[in-house]
Amino acid sequence: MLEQNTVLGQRKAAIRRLIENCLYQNQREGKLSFTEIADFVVEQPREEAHGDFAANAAMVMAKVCRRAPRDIAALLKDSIEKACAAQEADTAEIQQVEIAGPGFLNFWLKPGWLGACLEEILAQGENFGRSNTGQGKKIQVEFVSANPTGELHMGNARGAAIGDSLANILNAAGFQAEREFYINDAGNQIEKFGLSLDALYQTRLGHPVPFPEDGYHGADLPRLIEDLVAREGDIYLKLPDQERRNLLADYALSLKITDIRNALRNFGVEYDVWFSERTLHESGAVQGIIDKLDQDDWLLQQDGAIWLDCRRFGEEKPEVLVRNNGVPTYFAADIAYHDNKFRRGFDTVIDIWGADHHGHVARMQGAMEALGYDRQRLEVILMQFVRLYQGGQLLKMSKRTGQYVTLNELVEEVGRDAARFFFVMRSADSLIDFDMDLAKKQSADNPVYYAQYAHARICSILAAAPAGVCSVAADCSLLRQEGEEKLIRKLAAFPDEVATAALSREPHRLAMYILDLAAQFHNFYGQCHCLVEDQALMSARLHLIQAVAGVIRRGLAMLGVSAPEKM
RNA sequence: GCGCUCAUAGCUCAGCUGGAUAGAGUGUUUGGCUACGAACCAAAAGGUCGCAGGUUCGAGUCCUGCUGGGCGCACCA
Repeated sequence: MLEQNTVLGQRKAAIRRLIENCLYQNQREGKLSFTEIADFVVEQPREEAHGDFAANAAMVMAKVCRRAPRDIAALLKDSIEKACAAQEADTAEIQQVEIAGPGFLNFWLKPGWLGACLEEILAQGENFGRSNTGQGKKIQVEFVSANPTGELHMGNARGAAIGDSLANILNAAGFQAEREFYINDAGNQIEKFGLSLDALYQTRLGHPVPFPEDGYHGADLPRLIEDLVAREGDIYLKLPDQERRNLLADYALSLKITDIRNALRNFGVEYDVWFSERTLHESGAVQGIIDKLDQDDWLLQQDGAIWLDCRRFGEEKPEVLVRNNGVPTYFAADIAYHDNKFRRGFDTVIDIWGADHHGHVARMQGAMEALGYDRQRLEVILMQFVRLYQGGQLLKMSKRTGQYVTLNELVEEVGRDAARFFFVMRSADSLIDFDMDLAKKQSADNPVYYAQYAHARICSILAAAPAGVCSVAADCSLLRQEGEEKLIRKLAAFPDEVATAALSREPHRLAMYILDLAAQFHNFYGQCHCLVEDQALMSARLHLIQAVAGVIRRGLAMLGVSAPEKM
């Protein structure tokens, strides 16, 4: 990845330019021979003994130049030192260069550069953490999109935490991200839903009807019917069966969608768009997509059904788009839906799906290719399952059996902050075992409190500080203790961490970063006292911790987690 | 059977897309509140990165095979 336009990124970029110039110069002087500079990395080494920044340029150039890495490093070191002595561009902050290990170039910057970083950070204020990495590209994140026939469960909670945080992170990194919920309000499921409701309705009114075999057993449906009967009695009984089912389904759907919206809102998630599958059928978009695919000769007729020939984009077998009864499949609607997304101008579309849908990924991307889109523009984040345990026993999670822990229960039992952090701190591809009893007992151990505690601690120090100290600029170059420098380094990495999390679509990186920063702060707290006699030093330290608090607060906010001033 | 995915400390997990001596939390052991919040800090101990090959200056990370867990392979969504 190339350097971002950030506090650290600018410094890395300067070192990169310097190295590139030195490479070319050696080429001109005939000391090195290459046609192209290989892609090398400028990074902050893990070990501080390896300097402030390190570059592997000599190693990656070894092959191209047909020279030993350390020979190249020696040439580069020499050129860099000459450039520094001549005060050429990009050398202003460089103090020293060393060759280390297999051929790393380790750079030490002049003392005080970290203070300068902190001053830049403070100057950026609330904007620190943001970057232009995304260059304003439009990205859509579609997540949860649970069937509106049931309640939201733990898997949905995980998707919500990841999707919402990802959208926040993308926005902070300079993308224009939109959140979308796809409402599956059409098709087979809804038919069954109507049948289930109708059975409950008629039975409640004294006309026992057997409950459909694969109907919905959600505990909330009888209550919903009870409300309807209490309000409107038996007026729907007289209607034709199909019409009554549709009415009951529509009635229940609108209530359930409201419930879902409220549950997600309660979890800190607000969508930009709620997109109805039904509109795709009613507008003719589904038929339109089938016609287009037919025109471009992607379709097959067999057994009275219409198939998409997925073999042409590398899949094993064709897939049905229109059943032999004339009803389009979910796949057909989904193709039309994604076509619609791209028509709305998104550069990239990210879907967050459960791991059970992985077989659908390549087909869907292939279908986009068939429509003439670059398949890379559809990205799918596959989330592994949340397995539900109770007292050490695995529970079977299913909407149909009605046995699950709902999102609302989760928020109620462990709290929104703990719940969101619990999900967003793990990478999407780890399988999670969740035990509600354990979660309740252990919610106080949730790492989120570690970060929140650091924030609250800072707030109380700032509250105890003499008035006005933070409103005048401080001399941050006074911060030269180990704990202070480490803290500034960590702080400075924030925008790059956000950018990396955005580009890799991995919000858990940000959670890890915040915990690291909090740890670094707690360590600093043990080493350095803020409210000291020396006014200049006190001011510098207060500015430092103020910046830390800001980063923790904004970082947590991206994860949908609050940063209380007291706990 | 075919495919996707995961395997890292006793347990739960990171590991910056191939870099230098693999890191946190938790648990165990030990030390630290008469200074800004002990929901904290410091230290010790804990590893054949599932196994076997391969690619190269260099592999937890990439490729192949194997073992084991999860999930798919519908005219369901």
